[in-house]
Amino acid sequence: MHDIRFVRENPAEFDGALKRRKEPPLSATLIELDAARRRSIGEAEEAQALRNRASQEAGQARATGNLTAFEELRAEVSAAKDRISKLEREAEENSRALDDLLMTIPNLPHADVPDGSDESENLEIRRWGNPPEFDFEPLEHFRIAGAAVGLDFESGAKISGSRFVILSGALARLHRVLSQFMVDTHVTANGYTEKWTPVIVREEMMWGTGQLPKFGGESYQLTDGKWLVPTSEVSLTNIASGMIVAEGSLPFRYCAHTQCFRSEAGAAGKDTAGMLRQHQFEKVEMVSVTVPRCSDDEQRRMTRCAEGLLEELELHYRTVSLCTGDLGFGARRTFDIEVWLPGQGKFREISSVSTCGDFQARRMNARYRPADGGHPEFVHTLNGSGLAVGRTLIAILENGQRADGSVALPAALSPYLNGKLMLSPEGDLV
RNA sequence: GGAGACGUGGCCGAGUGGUUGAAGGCGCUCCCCUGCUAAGGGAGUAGGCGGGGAACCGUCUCGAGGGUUCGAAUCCCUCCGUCUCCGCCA
Repeated sequence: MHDIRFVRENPAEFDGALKRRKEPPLSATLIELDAARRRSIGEAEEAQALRNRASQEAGQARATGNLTAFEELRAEVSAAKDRISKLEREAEENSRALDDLLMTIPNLPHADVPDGSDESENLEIRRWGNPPEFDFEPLEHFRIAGAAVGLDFESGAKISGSRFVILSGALARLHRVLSQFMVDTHVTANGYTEKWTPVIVREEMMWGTGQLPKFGGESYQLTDGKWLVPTSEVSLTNIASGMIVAEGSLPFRYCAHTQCFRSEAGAAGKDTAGMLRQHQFEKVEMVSVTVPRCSDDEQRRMTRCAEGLLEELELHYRTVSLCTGDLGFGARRTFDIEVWLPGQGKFREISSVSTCGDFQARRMNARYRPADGGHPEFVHTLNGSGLAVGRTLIAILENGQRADGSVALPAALSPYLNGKLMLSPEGDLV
């Protein structure tokens, strides 16, 4: 959510930033709504002040036994009531009209974010490693013999519908072990505190992180009104909601391994083969809460934490800075990490590290008290995948595949696999 | 699912109709004292919104909304949330 005072004082800058995101200018509308809001608040408060004064005088009149004055003042207070409630209602309506609009406006892009209309204009900022070389045509993950054994799409579809899979045997273990490896690394090497979180959240949490009001269609809502999280960013970031924390206690660095649920309403026909895009998937998420001056550095740090995992897993990747047209609703700047998938011959997103500035913090009222004793200020929030577990599994399968249908697994997983670093063509760990 | 209790400031915790935006404690900030990784004394310290250059003024907020009253944190209603006990259960 945006600071209306910023809009009021910097309308041209505000509209200019929106324009970079291909959004129409809104400052004039916002300022108009704000003016109406402030006018009606002023009128309501004026009426309230009158009432308060009369009411207090009435009390004094009664106390001193001046009953004539008391009756007069009492009538005055009564008369003011209707007028006040009308003005209050008006002020409330005007405030809500402004907030309703503000809640639908995406975050403004960071100055560093490249302009562009879609993912083709994202800016590559880094590349690590080289694509593995094969003396055969590399296959997509679900066609690799050793992996296909453990991918039961038929049962997944029978039980739950399309875009659900059952992992079986060694593949299920490999998937589980990957998440352990990721969380362990974040906890022991990256300074994150592991959290075990609910995946069912109250509706207001979905507003706080920005899924609502515009993107409810991409998530699942339960019959009691609560939501299944599309990412544990929702659970983790909202830990700070409604709080005023000491500056000295920041940054918060949390990570969690959770199920994520996405209805992907708009993704019909996209990535239908394999387990790249599922309604239910696992992700290890990192969330940081910082003071404003530290959030840029924190985003770089967080990106490095995600990249480090891929390097440990010996997976070729590149990091891109999303252009304005590809930026998510709440993000100010996003670095996507794309892993090389030999079977597709493409880089595919495996992590997305975003800074939201104070955008989410305003929505969820997450603040800190400055060490110098000043007034509370909004924190900055950041989130990043570290990493998407299913996609990491895919990457390991496709990058490690061999001509006979077996898969060589990265050495970093050795402690988790009892040193068995090969998936046989029959789908066994050997 | 059944029964009950509760919801106050950064935190804990008083407060059942009238300067109570709110005692007290903790925490924090500043000052004093103290020859020292201790203790003591004093002062200050809620948030939002509106107006103002500022000092400051106004207004709202004691879970939320509504009601009673000249006046409510305090009384009434509704809702939300939390906790406890019982039941069921991983």
